[in-house]
Amino acid sequence: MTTNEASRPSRRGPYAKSTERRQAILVAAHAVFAAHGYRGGSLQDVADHVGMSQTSLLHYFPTKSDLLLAVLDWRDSISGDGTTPPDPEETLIDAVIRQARFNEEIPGVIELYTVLCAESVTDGHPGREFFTERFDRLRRSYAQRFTQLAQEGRLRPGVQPEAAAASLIALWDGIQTQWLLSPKSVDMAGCLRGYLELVVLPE
Amino acid sequence: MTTNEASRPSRRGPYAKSTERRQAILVAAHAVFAAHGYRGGSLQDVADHVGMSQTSLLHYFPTKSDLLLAVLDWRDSISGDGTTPPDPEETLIDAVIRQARFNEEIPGVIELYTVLCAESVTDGHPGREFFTERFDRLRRSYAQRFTQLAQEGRLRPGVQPEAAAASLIALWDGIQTQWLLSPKSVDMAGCLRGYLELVVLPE
DNA sequence: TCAAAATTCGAGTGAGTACTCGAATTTTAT
DNA sequence: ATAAAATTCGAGTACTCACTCGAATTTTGA
Repeated sequence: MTTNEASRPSRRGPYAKSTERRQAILVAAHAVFAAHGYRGGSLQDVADHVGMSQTSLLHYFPTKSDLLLAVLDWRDSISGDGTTPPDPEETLIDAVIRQARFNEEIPGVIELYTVLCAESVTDGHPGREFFTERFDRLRRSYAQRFTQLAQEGRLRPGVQPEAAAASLIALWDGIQTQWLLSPKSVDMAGCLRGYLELVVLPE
Repeated sequence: MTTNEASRPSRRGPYAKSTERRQAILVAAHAVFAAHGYRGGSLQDVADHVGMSQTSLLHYFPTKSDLLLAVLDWRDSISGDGTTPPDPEETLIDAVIRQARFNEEIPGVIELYTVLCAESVTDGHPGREFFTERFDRLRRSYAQRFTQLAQEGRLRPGVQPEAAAASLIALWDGIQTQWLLSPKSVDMAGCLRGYLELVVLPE
């Protein structure tokens, strides 16, 4: 009848500082994976950023892939994944533009997703399932919003909601890559607005 | 007055089989980099694919990054980079669809570009300049074609040629990523056609 | 207080990395 | 034919990698 589900003879929770420590590790790992990718980033590098030994790091995240998945979940949990807009009254186009500008301001977010997403298609990458499910979820979510717009007669005739959903996500990812390579030549928000104004009819 | 420009006292060209050997290395490296990325792929792995020693491989390509750049140039040289359509009479939309289908059929091409392009934004990646210039070139090329269409009155009003160029490229890259993760859920050619039919007016 | 659990880390381990060196072998121009 | 150059590769270098082990230290609940 302990606080935990299993009636183990003896168990205690983590220390008070433990959650902060884990968070500090996630922050550092986020930066390292964004700058070097998963394969290019090392646990030693992450540990150095935190100011702890590599061994201690492995106490919190037993393997490197555990750390990666934790970083991805953590990033989604604090920043939203675009699926759930905070304001249900907000226009789709406004929500997309707002999220695009928000990402632009937080260093490393776009790098992390762009680099890890593409890297995840390689053999045996631990992030593959995460990104596959993420795209599935996003496609369903946006398809639903486009379907709603279609029912209101506000989708340009001939545009299929599912195709528009996949296209919007693709456009978003692709323009982020171009922006990372030459930020001055690319207007992310403008590109997304241009597409949405093409697909969604005004008023 | 030797065949070479520099009047070195003694120089001989490579052996007859040398070009085949280099090509075999490029083929193997293409496969390895497509499957594991640049950082995840090893010279030993490439050498094993070719059936030669790692040391011999380094005789042809002195460093790993030399090999990467050679693979990228080689791929562009045999497959075209989308900039120069073989038939100048071909419609833009037809050319894009044809190239998309072509890429889909050759294993590893889409993997190579998608993985290496995103990886190239990481710190100190040797492919960064290649992809930056590639995007610059592609944007200019497509912007030119869209401008041409605009002059013919066949660009939807309100669409800017430069924005459409960046968007088309972004869409293409982004949809390839989704296709790699779940090929059955994504119709690459359909997605591109959908966008172009939205932007380019018929006839 | 005090013992059990959580945390920390130094010191490895074995495997893999890109790359070097020197020498043997193969090709080729003369 | 023969000598020089091109090619091959075994062996090794110095390094990094993720991860393990065992023991010391710190925190915590009772």
